[in-house]
Amino acid sequence: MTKPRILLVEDEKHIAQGIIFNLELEGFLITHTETGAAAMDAFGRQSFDLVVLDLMLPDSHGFDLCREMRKTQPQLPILMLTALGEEQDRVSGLKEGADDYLTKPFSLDEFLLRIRGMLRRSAWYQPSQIKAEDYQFGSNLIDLNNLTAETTKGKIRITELEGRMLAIFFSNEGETLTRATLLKSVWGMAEDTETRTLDNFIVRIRKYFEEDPANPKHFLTVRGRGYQFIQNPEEQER
Amino acid sequence: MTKPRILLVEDEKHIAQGIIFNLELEGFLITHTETGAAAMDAFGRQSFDLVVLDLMLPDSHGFDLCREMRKTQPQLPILMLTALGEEQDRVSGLKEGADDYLTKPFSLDEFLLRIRGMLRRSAWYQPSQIKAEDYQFGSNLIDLNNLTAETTKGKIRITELEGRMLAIFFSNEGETLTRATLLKSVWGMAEDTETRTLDNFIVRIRKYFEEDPANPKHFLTVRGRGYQFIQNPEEQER
DNA sequence: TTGCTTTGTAATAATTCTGTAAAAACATTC
DNA sequence: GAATGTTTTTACAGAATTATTACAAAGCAA
Repeated sequence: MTKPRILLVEDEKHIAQGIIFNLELEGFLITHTETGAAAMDAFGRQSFDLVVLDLMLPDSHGFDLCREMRKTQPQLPILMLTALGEEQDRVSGLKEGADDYLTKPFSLDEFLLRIRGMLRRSAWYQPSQIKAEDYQFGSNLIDLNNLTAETTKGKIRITELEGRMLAIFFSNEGETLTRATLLKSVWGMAEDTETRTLDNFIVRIRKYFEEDPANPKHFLTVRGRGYQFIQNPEEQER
Repeated sequence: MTKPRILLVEDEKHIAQGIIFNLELEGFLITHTETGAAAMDAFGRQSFDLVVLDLMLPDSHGFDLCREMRKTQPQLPILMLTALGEEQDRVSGLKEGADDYLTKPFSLDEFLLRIRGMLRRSAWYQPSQIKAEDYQFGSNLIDLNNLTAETTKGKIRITELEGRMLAIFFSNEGETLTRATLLKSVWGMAEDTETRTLDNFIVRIRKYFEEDPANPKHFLTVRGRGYQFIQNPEEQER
């Protein structure tokens, strides 16, 4: 088994030091950044198994990072560090998508225990109980909770990974997602892999949902960059 | 909405006092016992929405209580209080079925936050505690109180666990329930166990209630996610 | 147009999940 | 403590999904 990779976003140097030291001792691979910007950079570059996120950062608020990361990796475990007494923050934090939080100062024991717990839980395939609403585009209606969809061809069932991929597209409507991003988001794994798997999924999704799969209106190829999902192609015409 | 009822099992009087005071302030109804025996007594007598359980009790160990309570109410949220440093206890605690734990000494804020969180979460998968009278679907009529059912094969008797499972399905009609959720709500077990038990129950239930168990109409498999109960399958066909 | 790169597609292989039965383990009752 | 009923474990087959491979087609640049 490979070492779990953890992204630590924390600007207080001495705290970071302590955490890093102990996490490495536990056999984790740590990437440490002190600012939100650096964190997002690292986040885009590598893939992680877990994120430890301090709320108070010099250049940005942890919430924003959290939300941003969730967009492409909804299932990634995020542990938030909050200051004592900022209860409001913690509540909102959980709302924003943190999986757990810890109040500073915390005991190291406590911290490690939570990290391990989160990794364990996410490991055994947490079929992300996405609390997604139904999503509609063209003449399709997709239910990501039940993995079903109404299409012009009738009611169909989609698979787990197809669903995950759709979820990513839906929450990034209009944006071009690179292959790397998609691989990371949907497959959670190394982004450098050369594979046709992705394309095959796109093909299948087009078959399901496009009127004319050869001339997609919703799932567009952006050559050299990746793919893009458009909910309402109307106003794009010609 | 009625006040949530909480069972507090804690023998250190001053701690108990503080907790009681604050929980009542929050609008909870507290029942307090100092021993394991008294706790089980109260537990048998009333029903609670949540249990706060100290591990070190004069007459018994919290684990035993936890296990005992789980037997009859697998879905009941249990918050364990452990002494600082007893990491092993905490790990085992989660194994025994505690939903969360808190290390003494803890801040009150922290404590309240967790209580509220647990109650909120538990509301999710026990949508209606109502063990409905009779439930009807297809040509079956199930009586969950008496654990009997009328089927095309005549009157049959179902078991406790089968009944519990059916209850979960019935109160979540149309939703896909993950294996994890089912395990947790029916068996109360840690949601990371791998077992075929669940499948066997499904098989049995299909045998009881499906016209053609090999092509279920009501108890559907959602591959990669779990199972889904459909009361009226009419317009699904294709 | 040619040559190079990226994307689309199908066929096939590999992997993962589910269904099922049978045996083992527990629990209850008499 | 044997008999009975229930639940869990084990083992494996079959199904469904996902990954790989190989190559065709399309886009792009010179």
